[in-house]
Amino acid sequence: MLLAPGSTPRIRITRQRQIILDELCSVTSHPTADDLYQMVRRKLPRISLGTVYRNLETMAELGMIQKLEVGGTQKRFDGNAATHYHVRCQRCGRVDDLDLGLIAGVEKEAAAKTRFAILRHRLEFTGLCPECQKKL
Amino acid sequence: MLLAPGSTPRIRITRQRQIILDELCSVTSHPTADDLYQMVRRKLPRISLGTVYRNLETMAELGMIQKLEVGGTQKRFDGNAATHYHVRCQRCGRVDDLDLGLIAGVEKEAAAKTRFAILRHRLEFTGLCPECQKKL
DNA sequence: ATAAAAATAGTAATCGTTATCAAAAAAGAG
DNA sequence: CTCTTTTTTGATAACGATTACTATTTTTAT
Repeated sequence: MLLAPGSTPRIRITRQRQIILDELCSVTSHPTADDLYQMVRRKLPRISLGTVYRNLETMAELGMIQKLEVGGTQKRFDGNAATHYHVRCQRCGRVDDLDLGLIAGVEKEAAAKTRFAILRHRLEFTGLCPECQKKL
Repeated sequence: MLLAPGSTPRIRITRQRQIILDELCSVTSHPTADDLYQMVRRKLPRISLGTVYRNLETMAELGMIQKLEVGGTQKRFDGNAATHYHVRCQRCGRVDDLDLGLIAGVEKEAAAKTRFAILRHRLEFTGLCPECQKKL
């Protein structure tokens, strides 16, 4: 069967895709692609790093997961697709969720100050995690 | 004269450093290191990209400028060292300042919800700039 | 079963940034 | 001013994270 031109390709639930998602959702940390690669390899030793990247990208586009662009060199992934805020340790890079309600009305407020069409917002705190506080 | 051990090396105001800073401050956009390199090259054609990176890093550490870790692949720099918020166009990557007062008390609120020591926060909006709105 | 579509593993390429290092420039001491 | 020390530079190599490529395999639909 030929796909109608312009139609979105059907997404398949492959073993690799499922396990990547399971591993990501099993954890409240915010693993990097490489972290996930290490986790998934325990169950699928032959998986390639490229497959992990590719699937994380795909699932983020579909809104199943979130790709976080928090500070630092590596991107992180979050199995919780709902908007929420994060704290990042500036020393070790650890990223935790922050149980803070979304700030009401900020997007409206921002929209009033600019000609941009506001789509979403992100609030990120930087600090020192308990462990790194001790070490200093 | 020998420098006392552990003392901070004295920073020199070189021609390259001055021009990089001037160029950055002459602009309200938030240029990447490469943008700055192109700008500075018009005045100092023999400067190297490494020098631009090195000096931006140094000046950011000294708090003279800000290194922004907004979304996207490249870091951006801001001649305005004071904390303020940004909007980023998700289509073209343009980053504008947002004339929005700092949200009072969020850091205190965040500190109450976590064991992290909060040092600072960052609020970033994502949207479509006027130009990209037209194009879609 | 067969054919079409999508995904995979493995690898190469790319991109932004950092590191290295010999040479040049700047500052202080005499 | 001259000598010495320190810092910075330009040039280039190295690096780490991510993306692209491709032949093969897997999945799905017919």
